[in-house]
Amino acid sequence: MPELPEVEISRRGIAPHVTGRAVSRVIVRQAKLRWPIPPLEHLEGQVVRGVERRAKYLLLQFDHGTLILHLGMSGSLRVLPTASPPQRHDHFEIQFDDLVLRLRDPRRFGAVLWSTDPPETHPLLRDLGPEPLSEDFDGDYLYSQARRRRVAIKSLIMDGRIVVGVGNIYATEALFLAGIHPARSCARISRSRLVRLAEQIKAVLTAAIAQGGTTLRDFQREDGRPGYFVQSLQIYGRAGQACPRCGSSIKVRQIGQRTSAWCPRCQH
DNA sequence: AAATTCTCCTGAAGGC
DNA sequence: TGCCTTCAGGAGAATT
Repeated sequence: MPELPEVEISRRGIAPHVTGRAVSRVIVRQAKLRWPIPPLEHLEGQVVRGVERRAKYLLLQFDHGTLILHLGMSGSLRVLPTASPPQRHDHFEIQFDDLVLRLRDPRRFGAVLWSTDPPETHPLLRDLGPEPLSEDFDGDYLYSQARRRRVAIKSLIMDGRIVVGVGNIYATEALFLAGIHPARSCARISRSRLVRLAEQIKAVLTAAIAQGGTTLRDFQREDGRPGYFVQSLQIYGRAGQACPRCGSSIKVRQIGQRTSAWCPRCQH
């Protein structure tokens, strides 16, 4: 579930608690995430200089390198008192003098990596497209990318090389808001409609961040609260229900191996 | 059933 | 015809 809004909510939640603080201890309970968690004893005594985000990666900056975190499909970060007992699937934590930053990830698709090089040169981040909420991403850019590809528009906007952070939930919602069928070939959509799509991607991500993200099941904010944007979802997860705009029955099928819902009357 | 995305594989298509 | 590169799509990886 963590898409860009959930990762940004996590970043904003943990940054004030850990920035400027020195690590007292790092504990790895289960190193087998997507890739093995590397040895991190060298972090002890080091000060967190900042918490940044690139795509769905969280970047904890230290003087001698960057800790790269990814929440995968089911990960969440919490800030807790040091004495809090770990629970099932709490795989990794960074202890500070009076609190702990703890990663829980039942499905273990997340990642904890260390990079001494600038994070933007890391193989995982090197080939990523622009941030969707930046000025580098707009309708003209989307049009320039769409005209030279032959995939469904939904697959295009979920491709991190084109634009980062747009996962299944927000891609589904943005396409509904823009009135575009998710399976439409991306090269056969007008510039003006792609301008509208870029606008709606920005709008839905911004609204979701304002609501604390979307909690379907696993996602928690740093203090344990859920995100509330699930109440604002109009199409995602509503197959068979009435379209909120026209009342037609919402359809669903797989597009690019991902479940895709759309309104057959509002989206073309 | 499935929110993530890398890696590995196959096959098609384009450039020269 | 062949070689190389890019593009597209599928499977598998973990768990409740």
